[in-house]
Amino acid sequence: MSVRTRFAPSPTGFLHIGGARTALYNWLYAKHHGGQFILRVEDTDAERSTAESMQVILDGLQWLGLDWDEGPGVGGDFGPYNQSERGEIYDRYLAKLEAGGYVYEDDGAIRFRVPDRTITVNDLVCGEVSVNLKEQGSRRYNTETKQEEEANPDIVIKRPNGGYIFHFVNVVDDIEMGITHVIRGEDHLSNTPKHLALFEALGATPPTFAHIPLNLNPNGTKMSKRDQGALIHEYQESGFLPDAVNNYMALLGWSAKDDREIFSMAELKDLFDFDGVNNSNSKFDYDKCKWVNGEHLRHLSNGELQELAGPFLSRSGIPAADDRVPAALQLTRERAQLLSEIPAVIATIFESEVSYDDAAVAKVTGQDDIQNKLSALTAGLANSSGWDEVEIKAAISAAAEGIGVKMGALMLPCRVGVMGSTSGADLVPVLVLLGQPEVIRRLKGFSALLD
RNA sequence: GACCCGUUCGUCUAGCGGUUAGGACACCGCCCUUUCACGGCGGUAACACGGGUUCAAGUCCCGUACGGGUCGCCA
Repeated sequence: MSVRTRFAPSPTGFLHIGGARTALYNWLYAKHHGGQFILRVEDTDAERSTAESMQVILDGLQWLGLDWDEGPGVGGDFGPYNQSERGEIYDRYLAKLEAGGYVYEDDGAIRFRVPDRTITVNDLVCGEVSVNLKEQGSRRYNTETKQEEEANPDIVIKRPNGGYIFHFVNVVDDIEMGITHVIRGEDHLSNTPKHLALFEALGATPPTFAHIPLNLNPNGTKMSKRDQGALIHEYQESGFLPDAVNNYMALLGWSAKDDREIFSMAELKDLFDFDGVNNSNSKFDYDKCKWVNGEHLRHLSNGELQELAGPFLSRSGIPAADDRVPAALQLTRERAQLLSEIPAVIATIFESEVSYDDAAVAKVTGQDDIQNKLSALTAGLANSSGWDEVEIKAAISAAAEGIGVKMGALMLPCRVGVMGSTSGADLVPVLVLLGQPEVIRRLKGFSALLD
């Protein structure tokens, strides 16, 4: 039987890292085994579900490249894929429970009678977990009063208003859609015995369960929308690459068990399995996520880099059509971790006036004989017959020799004079791109500034 | 509070009875170098605690502590 996994988001907010990571593991597992990944929308709560939220989630999954074989927009043999449209199916399954005497009415709602015995979940990640629902459910913790109260252990599966409830529809759809592996966050582990009881009452063989550890924020508490790195659409805006985000998410709870950490999606698909999934929660580390992105950035082809950096360049006023852009981008590869950091590295090439960094200027001003160095440099470059990297280096070297200093002594003044900063792209290639007249103009301007 | 799950450097992790406890991010130092990066080399840094089992325990068992989760007519 072919593996069928599903991601079942509830469209009540953004796509956050935890959900995306769950989707990724489902996707990877299905693809690894040549199976199908299904997207199902759990929108039974009409009050909280919104179309906007659904769109954000769909966009996020699409951006990550986690394409679904069945679900919204692509259809499939087991639709509809929105639970809000599956009422008839649920009615049919409810009738089964009624026929079996498993349910009863309570104040207009329908409750499922939980069995009074130990139910054992056999989980791919957590192992065997046993619980007695009757015992567990017969007391409820009141968060207001901090007291335990008597409670009805039987679970509500249908509201008085006719709407069905998560536990029931989740199980029915997993049966109906032929889901073979339920991969979800560990927050659902405690719900699983309920689901198992439902599968049994419906006469269905339950799928295999895998409850993956949760991703927490750096404080060790639940990720909230406000935590850095929590929302997928923000990764896109910050200049992350989809595959880098996937790579990092995969690493949060899974390991290839060798020392590799940078993987393409194809490699991930190839390597992912549950023996590599660990069972303790992890804390999100934004720095490492950025590092992973930097690694992916460096592996990009020239064409990919240009295409992906384009929006970020134009956003910061660098004309994408400028024919110096492709060459300039090559200078940014090792100096940026995020696409959004790229413009700053090369911005000076495209600006008509140099914006001088005070600290950088101070560093140069403090040097001995700075005006002499600058004029030698300027003259040397002005007299250079050609303007490629070799000739420029030769010109600077000769200028240095002329005034009895080492070439290195002229490089920093040159960099600050031309680029305004001590950091940024490689100096000589920048001089090439800027052109001889502009370089001379900037150096003269800098010399005047220092006077 | 009850129940469930977990606990290796600050963080992500490898380890599946015998290891100088390995790697990565971050941090520090050195090298390379025209700056900044990249890269290279090196460093600081971990088995939560207490009992067992065993010739031998980070690895197995039991407690404790701590963390997380669940306890909705939310999903």
